[in-house]
Amino acid sequence: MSQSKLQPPRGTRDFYPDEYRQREWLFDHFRSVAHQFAFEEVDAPTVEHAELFTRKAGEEIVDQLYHFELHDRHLALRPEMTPSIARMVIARAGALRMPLRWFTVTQNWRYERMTRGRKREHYQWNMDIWGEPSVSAEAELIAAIFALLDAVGLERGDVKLRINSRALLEESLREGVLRDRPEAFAPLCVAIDKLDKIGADAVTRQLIDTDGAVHLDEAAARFVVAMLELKDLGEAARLAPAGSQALADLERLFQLLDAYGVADQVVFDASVVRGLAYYTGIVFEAFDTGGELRALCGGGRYDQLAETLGGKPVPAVGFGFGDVVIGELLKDKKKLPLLMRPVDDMVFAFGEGERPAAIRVARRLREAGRRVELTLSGGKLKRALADADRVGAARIWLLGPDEIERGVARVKDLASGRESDEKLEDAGS
RNA sequence: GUGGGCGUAGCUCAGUUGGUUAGAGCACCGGAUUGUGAUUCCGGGGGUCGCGGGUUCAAAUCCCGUCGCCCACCCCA
Repeated sequence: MSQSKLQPPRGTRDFYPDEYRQREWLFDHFRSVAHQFAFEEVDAPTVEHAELFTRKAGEEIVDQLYHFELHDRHLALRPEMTPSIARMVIARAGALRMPLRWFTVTQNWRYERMTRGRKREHYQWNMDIWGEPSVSAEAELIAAIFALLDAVGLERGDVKLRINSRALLEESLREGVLRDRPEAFAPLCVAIDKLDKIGADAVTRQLIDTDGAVHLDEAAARFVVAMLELKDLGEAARLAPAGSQALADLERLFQLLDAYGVADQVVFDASVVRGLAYYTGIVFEAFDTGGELRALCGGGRYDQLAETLGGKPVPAVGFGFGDVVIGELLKDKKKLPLLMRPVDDMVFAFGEGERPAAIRVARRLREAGRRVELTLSGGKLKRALADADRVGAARIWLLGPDEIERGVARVKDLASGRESDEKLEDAGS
């Protein structure tokens, strides 16, 4: 028992310095890309009213929710960021200038069974655009995803993004089964989401099943499954209803992505529907081309979420991008850097008599913006040099009785090995 | 949840049909003459062999249980 308490709970992670630096390296790229696209960072509480998540999501996600009752409040750790963002947007909808470009880098929680790339506690980069109905928003977000993949050093072709439109499917069914029962669309998406797992025949049977929530007739079910197997926008165009807005949106999106220079890395894939209930339009997921891992990120348009949560309707698009799967992919591709503790200057006093002078040198250097390690007790010069070498410091400042007497420090440039005397009061200038 | 594999030093692992004080590499610490980095050489510390029970004269090794990790499936996104 005491043994197990030394380990973090299942599915959570400790971040030792090496791993923490890698995490921050990734987060820096998240933030830097978001800033390139002129997005603003926001945050919200880690703990929310459980109701914020249970309302829309249904029972499975309730089971995955870290939740608890405290003083008659039912609270939950956020499993994803979108509901919190929606809450913030709704609360100030009248005062916000649309379209909003917001991003977050947050810790999220889901009590799920663990597999490679899936943990119970993970970090997620989220980018959302609120108040923009056109697919120019989707294009901008997808471009940001590729900008991130480039920034972390992945090659073109390492990752493919698959795009579909829930609206396209919905339109095609509007004149049929969905005319009388529009509520059947959500369970229909849930059923077809399983295509990869259980195959086309099994999905068809589920769609026909008269005890199920969908129960299409056989012709309609075959039509749906046929649509899912389309891998080509041209074929989809032939099956879509005349004058389809969803098809026009998809075509426009691919045009825009071409202008962003990422057209070769995106494909239309009618089987992508995403699991979350609130998506209404374009949906997309990025995968490693090798097919080894789970989705790197996913997102889509959720124009009705604000309304569902009790606000005025605001169109919105967003994606979530987790830290775990990209971490696995970077590891596989050997692109995860091994980062050193950052030190610019080391300051070494030979004896305690020189310490006050060493402290003053360190102060001056720190005030000049340099990252300075001051050796804390005597120690050996050899060890200080080895440490300075290991962390890649540029210089080491040596202060002994002789130097103090002359009012200088012996400064060694660690790359060249050259040494010179610097006046103590010139340190940092 | 089901099935399989694996838990030995900080890390990666070896350890014979059960047999004396459980090993290697890397890492860490010290030394190779006073205050100079790498390599090399020499030396050193560090292990309740995941945990608990059982079999046995004797268990890292065999058996049972348990916890943890990995893989596959199931489930889910």
